[in-house]
Amino acid sequence: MKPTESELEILQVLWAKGPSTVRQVNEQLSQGREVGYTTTLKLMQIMHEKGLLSRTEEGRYHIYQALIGEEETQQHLLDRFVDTAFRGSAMKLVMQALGTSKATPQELAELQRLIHNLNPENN
Amino acid sequence: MKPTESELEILQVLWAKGPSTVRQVNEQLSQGREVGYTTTLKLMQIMHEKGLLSRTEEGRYHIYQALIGEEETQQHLLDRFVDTAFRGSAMKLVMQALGTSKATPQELAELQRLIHNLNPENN
DNA sequence: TTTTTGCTACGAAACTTTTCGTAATAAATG
DNA sequence: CATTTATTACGAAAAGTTTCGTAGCAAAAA
Repeated sequence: MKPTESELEILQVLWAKGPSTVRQVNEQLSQGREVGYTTTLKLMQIMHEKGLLSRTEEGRYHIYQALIGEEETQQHLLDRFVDTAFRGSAMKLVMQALGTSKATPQELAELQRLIHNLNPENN
Repeated sequence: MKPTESELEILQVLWAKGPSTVRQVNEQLSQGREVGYTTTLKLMQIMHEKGLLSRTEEGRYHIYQALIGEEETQQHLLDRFVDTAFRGSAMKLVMQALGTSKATPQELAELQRLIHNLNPENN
């Protein structure tokens, strides 16, 4: 439930592409950096042992699938991150994240609505 | 410039309390979890070697001080975190962070202003 | 059938991070 | 002065993470 950085990379691929073989995942990862096939294989095997991935045999292949959800995992990592990097202040994190983000007007408007609804004075 | 998790804990103490001895830092850390004095000492020595901390001898003590700024480091960690955990989407991170934060109406109002100013249509 | 190809299994090495035991030293105490 | 106490220095062990070489095996190709 607390994936390492490499494990997270693999989860990202599986979340984006859905159930995949080791080769498919490895090819995605190879786009960004050099990484051996057996390295990816080993990691995915370990993740399977840990219960992070499920595995079904499809003929000669193994198809892997993420067993933990993207949002759920992100929330968990985010909570941790706010604690360790921002001493628990989510507001500080939000402000800094907004400061450097290139958000579209649409996204900003959406945020405004969200914040409006969060404020109990408006309900 | 890329502190580990333990190093970050130490930085947090130094940012919050200012220049401190190993003992002072260790006592702070011990509030949260059990950690040996020599463990903290070793880490701070390593951080000094890496250039993360400065050290001045004050009589028999060594006074350590953070050499990297809090905001600067947070920004750096945040950028990394957005990439690895949120595939680069700062907006997604902000939304999720807001969802679970217990922000005060004052903070929310402040955010509204910030967002308002970010929107180029309003300038 | 023989050879080649592609996938999985396994184990170990390399590297990073964290923890701690021991010793040396200097200050404070008796 | 002798003893206790508090600090730093050093090195190595422990633990966690990442990488990869080699072997075995089954399917596909020749």
